[in-house]
Amino acid sequence: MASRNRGNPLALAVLVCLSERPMHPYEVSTVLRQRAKHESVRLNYGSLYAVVGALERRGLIVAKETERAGRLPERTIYDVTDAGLVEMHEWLSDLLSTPVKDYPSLEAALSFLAALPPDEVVDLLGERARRLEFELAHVSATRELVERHRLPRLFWVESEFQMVLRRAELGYVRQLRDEIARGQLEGIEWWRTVHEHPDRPPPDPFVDPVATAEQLASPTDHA
Amino acid sequence: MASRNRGNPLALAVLVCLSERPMHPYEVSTVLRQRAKHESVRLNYGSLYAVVGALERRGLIVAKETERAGRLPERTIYDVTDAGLVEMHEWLSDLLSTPVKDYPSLEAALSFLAALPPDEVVDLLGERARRLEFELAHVSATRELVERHRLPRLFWVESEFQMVLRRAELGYVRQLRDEIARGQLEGIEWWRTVHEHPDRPPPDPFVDPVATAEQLASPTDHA
DNA sequence: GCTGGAGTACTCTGCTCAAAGTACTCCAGT
DNA sequence: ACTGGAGTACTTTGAGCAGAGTACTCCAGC
Repeated sequence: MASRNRGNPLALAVLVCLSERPMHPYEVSTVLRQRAKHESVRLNYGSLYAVVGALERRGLIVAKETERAGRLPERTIYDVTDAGLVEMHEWLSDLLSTPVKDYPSLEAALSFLAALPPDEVVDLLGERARRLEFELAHVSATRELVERHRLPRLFWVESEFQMVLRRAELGYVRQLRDEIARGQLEGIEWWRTVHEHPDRPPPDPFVDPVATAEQLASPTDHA
Repeated sequence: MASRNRGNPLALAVLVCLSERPMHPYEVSTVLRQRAKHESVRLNYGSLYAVVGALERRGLIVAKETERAGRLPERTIYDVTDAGLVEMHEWLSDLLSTPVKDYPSLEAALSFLAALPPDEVVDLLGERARRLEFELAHVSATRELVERHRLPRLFWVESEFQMVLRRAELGYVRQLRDEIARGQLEGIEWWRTVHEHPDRPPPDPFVDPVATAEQLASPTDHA
C-alpha cells in the first residue's frame, strides 16, 4: 500500500477539483491557473486530456453530461466517483507522508562541476546567486499582493515552501562560490591542474596518496 | 543561446564521461554508478541507449570502434566530438547559472492540503518529518564513509546540496505541522468547518469578509 | 463589414523514457 | 557434468506526455 507510482500529479489536481464540484477539463485548467497551482503542478492541455481519459478508464471519474455552446467543441462534464475520492485521499496522504527522490537540475549540474574550470564555475555560481535573489524578490512581491487580498495562508503554503527551498539553495550557492573563489574547496589543486594542463595525464585526485593504496586493496562498495 | 530545452540530463552525463575517455554505453552506466551519480541523474538502460543514439545523430559523439568478446552482444565504443565538448560546456554553464522551475512532489502535495482534514495532515507531516530525519542520518553515515576514503569534497558537492535541501524541507515540515496542530495556521477555522460539515455549503474562506467585496469589485489578476 | 487578437475547448503527433526482456558468459557449488 | 545466480551488453515495448495545431466564438477598432 506504499507509494506505487501513480504517475502525473496533474491527475491528483483533477481529482481535487472535481471533488469540489463537477467540471469539464478546460474548466479544471482555468481553475488551477486562477489558484496559481500551475506553479506547483505541470499543466498543459495534452497531458490534461490524457490524464482525464486515464482517470475515467480507471473508474475514478465519470462523464456526467455533455453540453455544447454554439458550434464550439462539445464539453464533457466529469464527476468524481467514490473510488476517485478514496484514491485522492490515499495519493495525497502518500505524497505528504513519504519523501521521494526528486532530481533537481542543480544537483545534476553539481555532479559534474569538475568538468568545468574552477574560475568559470565561480562566475556561473555568482550569476545564479544574482538570479535567485531577483526571483526571490519577485515572489515575495506577488505574495504580498495575495496577502493584501486576504487569502489565508492555508491556500498558499506551497509558495511558502518554494521560497524556503530557494533560500536554502541561495545560501548554499553563495557559500560554495566563495569557497571555490578563496581556494578552500578540498580538491581544488587537482581541479586547477587538470584544467591548466588538459594534455597531461591527470594526477591522483585523492587527498592523501597513502589512502589510495588502501582503497585499491579493499574494493569496498562505497557506491 | 539561453536554455532551450536540452532534454534528459543523462545525455550530459554521457558527454562528461566520454570527455574523460572513449567508452561504450554500458561502461558509462557502470562508471556513473561507481561515482554514485545515479543519485543525481536518472539512469536506466532504456534511456541510456536512447540518449546515446540521439547524441550520435546530432554529431556530438561518434562511434569509434566496435568489439565483441565471445558471443556477447557487440560493444560500440563512442568518443566525444569537438561539437560535443562545446555542447557539454554550454549545457553545464546553463544549468549552473540559470535557475529553472523544478516541480518537487511535496510542493504539489502542499497545493492541495485543504483537501484533507487538518488533523490527518498533522499526522502525515509528522510521519514525513520522522522519515526525513531517518534519511538524513543515513546520508550522513554514507558521507562519512566517503570521507574516510579521502575522496575530496569537489566530487560530492551534489550530496552536500541534497542534504541542504532535505534539512530545509525538514525545518519547514516541522514548523508547518506544529502551526496546524496549535491551530495557528491562518484559515484553520474554515478548514475545520469544511471537513466537519461536508454537506453544508462551504463558508467564505477569506480572512476578512469586508475584503471579499473589494476583491470582487476589482478583478485584479493576482494569479 | 471586416480584420485581428483574445478566449474557448479540445485533438494530434511524435518523441521520451522506464521497465522488462533477451541472450549470452563466467563461475561457484555439488 | 549441471544447475543457478551474478554479471554483461544491449533491445523491445508501450504508455506517457509536451507542444503545436485546429476550429470555432466574441468583441474592439477602423
